[in-house]
Amino acid sequence: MQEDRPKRGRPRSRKSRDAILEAVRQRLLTDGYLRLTMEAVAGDAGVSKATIYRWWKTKGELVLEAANKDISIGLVPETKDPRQDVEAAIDQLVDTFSRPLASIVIFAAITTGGDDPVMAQIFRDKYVYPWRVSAAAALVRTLNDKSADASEVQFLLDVIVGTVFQRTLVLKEPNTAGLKERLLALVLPQ
Amino acid sequence: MQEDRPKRGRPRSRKSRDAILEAVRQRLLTDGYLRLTMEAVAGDAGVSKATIYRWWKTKGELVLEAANKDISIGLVPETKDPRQDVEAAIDQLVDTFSRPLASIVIFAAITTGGDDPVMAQIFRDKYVYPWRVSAAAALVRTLNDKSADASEVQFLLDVIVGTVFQRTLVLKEPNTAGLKERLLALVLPQ
DNA sequence: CATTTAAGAAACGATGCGTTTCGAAATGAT
DNA sequence: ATCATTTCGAAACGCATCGTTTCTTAAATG
Repeated sequence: MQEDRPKRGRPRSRKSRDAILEAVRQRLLTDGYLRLTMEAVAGDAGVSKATIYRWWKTKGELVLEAANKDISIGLVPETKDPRQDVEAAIDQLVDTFSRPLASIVIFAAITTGGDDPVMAQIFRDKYVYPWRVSAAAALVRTLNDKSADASEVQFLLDVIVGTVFQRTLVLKEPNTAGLKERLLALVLPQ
Repeated sequence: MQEDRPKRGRPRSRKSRDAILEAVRQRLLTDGYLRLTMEAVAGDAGVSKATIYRWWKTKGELVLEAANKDISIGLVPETKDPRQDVEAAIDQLVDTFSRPLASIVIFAAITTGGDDPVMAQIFRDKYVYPWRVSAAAALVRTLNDKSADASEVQFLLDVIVGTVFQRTLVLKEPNTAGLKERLLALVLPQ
């Protein structure tokens, strides 16, 4: 979390900041989210615990910022071929969920909702919601003449997200061959 | 975990056992899995911590036994109408995931896989796998003349489970009206 | 009554939390 | 150059929870 930079005083150490975020990424990959401790991160980064808490309020905030690039799924494109856009949406999902760091952090963000509601909310608002809106729009474009009921669109989105989530994050199945084609044929038949 | 009952000595207190399991259920509902502590359970049950650890090795084991009835999904029936069996399977999923205690424990069992692999394995072997086999069989029965590719059946199962999981446990959407009909129409069209 | 097993109470060392205190370093303002 | 401000690393704090251990008492069998 970036605060306003003060005009006077010792400036924030970019070196320490980078070392902290890199230590978080390494610890996530080796220990996972739950086993990641602030003390270990501070030790790895050669930094005081107080420095970490000075800039990040919670472990969730810290982890989301450390993994920011990996978990940024982007938006669904809007080309002339809406079916191709839906295909791209599924691709984005599979690709993002397949990144090692992203799978750990996304799983954590979803599953620690009760324990760290702030992390869950940042994750939804910043990463999930914009993509979901653009994906819903792509679905609507493919169904414009048919029964494009709003709740049906949301249902199809849940099918897509739920299935990819199930395969890649719950079952941790690394082989995603054919997944995109099957999903596309299922939600957009013909 | 039931051990062999010894032939001599003071018998295990059923009263304490019941009080512990009931305290676990209450704590799960009010505090959730992560915030549930063994000390709180011991306190609520009027029992020593040593007694809990005497009979359950881990928190995961204890929680699974305390919620056993709630998370037992059973098996998919095998009637003369296979389509009706698949419908029943979806019903079982939605009903089970909608129980307050079950939603908490199932979520925990799935998401603490890295932190408590024993809990995850017991959950899969005892609760998930048998149901999944019977559900796959029901799907095969409905597709027997068509292309009942094995991996296609697994894919359809992931669609069903993933979608219900997404709606009920991730999005925590209590309203499941229309979910069953839509899923059935999606995976078994016509 | 002797043996055996379980129960409850209490304490242990470890670990991690989030915070505080302290003195030193690095910058802008005067 | 001096001062005010801000960050830094180091160290320690009290707290919670963990899983275990010790000790004494209770309740069953032979």
